[in-house]
Parts: sequence; structure tokens; C-alpha cells
Amino acid sequence: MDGLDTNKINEIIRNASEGSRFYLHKEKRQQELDVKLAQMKEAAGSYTEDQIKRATQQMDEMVLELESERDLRRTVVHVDMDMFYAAVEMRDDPSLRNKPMAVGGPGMLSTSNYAARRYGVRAAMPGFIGKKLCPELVIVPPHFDKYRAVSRQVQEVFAEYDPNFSAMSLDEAYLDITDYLHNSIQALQHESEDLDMGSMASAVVAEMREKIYTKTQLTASAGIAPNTRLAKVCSDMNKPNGQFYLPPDLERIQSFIATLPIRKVSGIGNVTEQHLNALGITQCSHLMEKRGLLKLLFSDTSIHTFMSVALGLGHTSLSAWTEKERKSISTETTFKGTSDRLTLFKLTEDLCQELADEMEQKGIVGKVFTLKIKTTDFQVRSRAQTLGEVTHDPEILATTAHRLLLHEMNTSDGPLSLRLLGVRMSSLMNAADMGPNRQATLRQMFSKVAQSRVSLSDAVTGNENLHHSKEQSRCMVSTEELPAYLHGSDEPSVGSVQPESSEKTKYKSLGKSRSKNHVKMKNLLIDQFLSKVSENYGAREMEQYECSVCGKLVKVKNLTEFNNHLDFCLENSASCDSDLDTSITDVKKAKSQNAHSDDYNIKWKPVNKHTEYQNIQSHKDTNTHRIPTESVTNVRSTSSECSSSSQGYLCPVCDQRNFSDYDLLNKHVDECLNKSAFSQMQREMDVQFRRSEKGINEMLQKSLNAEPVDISQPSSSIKRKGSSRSKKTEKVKKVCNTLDRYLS
DNA sequence: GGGCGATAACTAT
DNA sequence: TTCCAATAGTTATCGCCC
Repeated sequence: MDGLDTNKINEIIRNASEGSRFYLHKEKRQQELDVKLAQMKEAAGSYTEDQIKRATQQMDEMVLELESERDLRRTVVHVDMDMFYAAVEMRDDPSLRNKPMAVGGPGMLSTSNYAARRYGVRAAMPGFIGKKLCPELVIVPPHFDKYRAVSRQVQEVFAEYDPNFSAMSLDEAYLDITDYLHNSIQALQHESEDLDMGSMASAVVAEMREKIYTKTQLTASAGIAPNTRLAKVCSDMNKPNGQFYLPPDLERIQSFIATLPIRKVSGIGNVTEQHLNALGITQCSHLMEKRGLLKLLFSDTSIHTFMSVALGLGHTSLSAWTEKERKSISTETTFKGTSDRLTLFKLTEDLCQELADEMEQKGIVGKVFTLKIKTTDFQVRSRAQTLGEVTHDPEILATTAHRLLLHEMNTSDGPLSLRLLGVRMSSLMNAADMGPNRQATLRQMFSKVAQSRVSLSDAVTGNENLHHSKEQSRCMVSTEELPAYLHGSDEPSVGSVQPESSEKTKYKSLGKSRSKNHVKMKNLLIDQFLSKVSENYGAREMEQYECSVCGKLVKVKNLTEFNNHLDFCLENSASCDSDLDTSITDVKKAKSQNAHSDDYNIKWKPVNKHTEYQNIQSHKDTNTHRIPTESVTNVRSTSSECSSSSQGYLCPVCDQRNFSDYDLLNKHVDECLNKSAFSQMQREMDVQFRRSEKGINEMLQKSLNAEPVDISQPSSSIKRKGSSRSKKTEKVKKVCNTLDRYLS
């Protein structure tokens, strides 16, 4: 690209973008970087000679170690199709061949042909600027299906030389042709005496490029070197339609590397280049010269990379390098900026569906969900949440995404106006590795509830730290807001405790297929639970206790909650007359009667285990608490006379009992949830919640006889429940507790 | 204080 | 007349735990 008037090009680009939000943002970023660079320079100047000398010695050890791992035995090829997308378009439309053209859209160009590059039009440039640089520029929309088809043809050629080649993208791949060369040389040795590996490699690669051309009418460039890093640099040396061979010779490599501009190295981009430039490092040999300074200024990972570059080292095994498992999967979309909540929620949901589909198709599930947003001012933010379990369920992703998005909306100054939304899943694993029980079991569901509570509160706490907002308690995501926004309603039902109204419509409308019913059901439970927790408790820390009765780790807000859990556990295993089961069975029988009973005025009968539980207080410094075993062993010995297994478990969905085994019940409930229509299920569950709550309450009233004790308080200031809370709050809290019990 | 998981931002292509 | 992407890996930082 000699003779390019870069000054003129830069001026046109500046004129075209100056004043735009994008440009302003870019300038701001550069200013921030400049500050960092200045700080770095200052730090660099402050080191004494002695410090640098010592750092250099330390680096020498690293260099020795790296050098000892040098392997020059492999012949690696990097093949890169020339201006791939543009080349395909030009091949298929001869009228484009002599014109400056680019593939892309008005928003962004993917590739340009060499005619266009003369005007400064290149990849990653917006189309309108391309037009400014070159008014006659033809912009062709991309045809990915076509590129994929061509790519397959090219890869067929690659496979002839290395069946285990690594495709980096549609137009780029690494090949290890060492074995191919050995075989060829053996086959040819009878004919010629002086076959050296170098000319053989060059000939083989030239032949490969020729085959590609014959097959596709497209040219490729290639680099041949002892490792991937060098091969990549070499493929750029004689572009287009050329190749470059760097022999496996230490001296040749060193001289090749020495004058190589650092920016030519894959992995060193704009920002890293600026960092290094600030220290006077412009070519690779400088990296070695200033290694002491680098050691003092950069992270271990960075200096390791820098030294590898300086030595001309790289990967020599493609399989070890590229066959790493995928670490994340994502999708994102840019749109005309909007602050319309309904639109943003809908978009988010669509993205989640898309991501879920792709994950399902690839057979992967993930555990960490990340929402990415870009404001109309080009500010990029990401918000992540770790899910209770691995999944690729679109509903779970969407629910999580909505929570995070809503939180951003609530914490933003003024309306949140976005131009990009993205969703990403990481911590991936193969869906097949999840084992036979792919559906969430009830047990998992319970743990999911607990974990969601923790994650959510963590997420919010994280945000508090970020924004230092004083209004954070208000920011606790109320999932009850979602349906209102999703349906365009003006009235988010924040704060209302009416499980029958808002949530039901929400999930009904989200529901698309019956097979997803169980997930919806679980989401519903979680959301009901979460919204109430969030509303009443704010984002407080959860604590974990080990229940000596059921043996599970129970996550609770405070000891009172755990107290309640223990009571339930103890009562449940000790109860010979099966009050609980009866109460749940009664639910079904009576479900037509007074389904909307609003009786939340449960009078929790006292649990006079105060003295026993006080011991727990001393363990409060850790997050996991263990109940003194003596205090429960007694209870257990009495209860063992009448274990729950002899009683059987009741399916809360269909009324079938006789499940002697918890896991059997679990499976059955999942099936049940699948079978029934969702809306009906929800109605039933709602009724069951209340009835079982009532039943539990009655049961407790019968069997317990002291006032409840809030043991999170010092014994001298034991409070009666509700004494310091409003009636409504108290009521809601009880619903929460009941739900907790029900789930446990 | 090291190891590690969670989260957010950065960087490269 | 308008008008600057999409995807994924890496790194930094914080808090928790031992």
C-alpha cells in the first residue's frame, strides 16, 4: 500500500467522525489511556539502575527456561485467504472486479478489496466513512452461506496436507505439515539426492495454494515456520497471493524477529502497542533489551508473552493449542439506541432464546450468565450472575437477563438508553456430561432457590460497591416488576403480595410449550420467593447452617429462619400422626373451597430451644454453622422410632403417595410437573402453599408451646416476632418462611 | 498471604 | 439523509477461606 496519502485519509476520517458520540467516547478512552501511559513512564523513570539490573537477572532465568523449551522440529503453516469475503464477491460478480468495493453495511465493513484499500477503506471501518474516503466505493452485503461453502472447499484442501488442521475462522487456518513432509521426502528420495526440508516445505505449500486456487478461483497467502506465532507473522509477509518461509534455524529466527515491528505480532494490538511504545519499544528486539523494565511494570502473564515474542517462540502442537474447549458462548446485537423498556426486555429475551438454541444445538450448558450493554454514549458494561446450576434453558437465561437489566435500569441516572445488548454464557460443560438426570430435581430446585438468593444479593452488593449509591436497598431486584414491563403495563406490582395475580399472567404469557412447564413452575417458585425476600429483607448476607436433622446446608437470612427450618425438620421426622401429610392431602380435597383464603396470620408457636441454640452464637464468625450435635441427637433418637420413610412421601402435585424414597418422589414430581398444564399447576400450587402453610401452622400450634425466639438477638433482648415490623411485612415474611419450609 | 471463585473490564481479531 | 460490529479469550480486582 505504498503511496497511500495517510494524512489525507486521517483527515477525512476525523472530519467524518468528529463530534459523534462514538468519537467522543473514543477520545475519552484515549485520554484515559494517555494518563495511564504517563503514569507508567513516570514509574519507569523512578526505578534505580540496581532495581532494573536485578529485574533483568530474574528475567534471564525466565528466558533460559523458555529457551530450553524451544522446539524446531515441526513445520507449521498459517494460511490466510486474501480479502476473503471481498474476493468471493468479486469472483461471483465480474462487474466488481475493477471497482473499489467492500463487504459489509453502512454500519460496519468486514473486508475491502485492494482497490478500496488504496483509498484507506479497510475492515472494521463504518461504511459511511468508507464512502467519504472513496465516494465510488461499492458496498456489498455479506453472504455468509456462500463464504461457508467456499471455506469448506478450502478446508478440503487443507485436510490433504494435515487432517488435523485448525481452522481459526472461515478464511484462516494453521496446519502442521511435518508428517506430510516426511512422507513426501521418503517417497521422493529415490529420485533426488539433495532434497532439503526447506525447499520441500515451500513447494508443498505452493502446491497447496495452487490447489485452492484451482478449486475456488481464490488466492491465499501462507507463512511457513517452526511454530504458530512465527507462521502467522510470515503469512503476512508476502500478501496477497504469496508465501514466506522461515527456516527452523535459531539465527535466522533471531534476525527475523529482531527488526519485526511489535504490532505485527498476533496478540499485540493497539493498546499494548501504545504501552510498549511509551517505553521506547517498537520492534521485537527491544523487548529483550528492556526486559528488566518490563518485569517491573507488567504482570507475569504479560512478560511471559513478551519474552516468548522476543525469542520467536510459539506453539508447536496444534492439538494442544487449539483443541482447548470453548470457554464461553455469546450473542449480541446493536440497534438504534432506545430507552424503551419493553423493547429492551423483548430484545434481551430474543437474545437469550438465540443463545439457548445455539447452546442446545452444540450440546453445551453453562453456569455463568453475563449481560452486556452498551449505552448510546458507547459505554460498555457487563453484569454477570452465577446460576444455581448449569443450564441452557432459555427461560432461565431470560429470567436472569431481565433481572440484571432491570437492575441496571433502576440504578442508572435517568432512563437507561442502550444501543447494544448481549448475552453470554461461560463456565461451560457438555450437556451430555450432566448425567442421566438432566431435569432439575426438586432437591436441586431447593438448592437453586437458596443459591439464587445468594447470587442475587451478591450481585446487588457488587453493584453497590461499584456505584456507591445510597439507594441500593431500593435496587434489590423485584422480579414482580418484570411482568408489568414485559406486558407494557404501567403498573408494576412492586410490593404487592398477591401470588395469584401478577406472576400468573407473567408466566402464562411466557409459556410456549408444555414441555417447559416444570421449568416455569420452578422459576415461579423462585421468583415468588425472591421477590418477597428482596422486598422485605433487602440485600443482606445469607448465612449457611448445617442442619443436623436433614443433613443439608441451609442458607438463611438469620438464625430465626434456621430455627424455623429446624423446627420443621424435627417436627416432620418426629411426627407420627403425619399432620403435615394430612394437611397437604387436605389441600387437594379442599382446593375448590376458599382457594383465595388470605389467612397469613400464622401464629408461630414458640420454640423453646433457646438455650441449645445459643451455642450457635459463638460460631457466628464463620459462615457455616453447625448445630451442637447433642442437642439434636436426643430428638433424633426419639424420632427414629417413627421415621418418615415408613410414612411415605406425598406428591404435592397429583396426590399420589407411597413414595418410600425421596428420589423416587423427586422424579415423580418432575414428571407430574411436565404433564400438567402450567396455569392449572400454578393454581394448585398456590392453594397448596396456603393450605400447607396453614396445616404446618396448626401442627406447630398443637405441638409447640412457647414463644418464638429470635436467637440472632442477645438473650436479654429476645423480641417477639412482629414487634418491630409492620403487619404486612410480618405476613410476607411468614409466607417466605412457609415457602421455605414447603420447599425443604 | 496464597489460592480461588465471582465479577467486570480490557483486548484482540 | 443517515452513519462505528460481533465474539471470545484474558486480565484485574475483590472478597472469602484456610
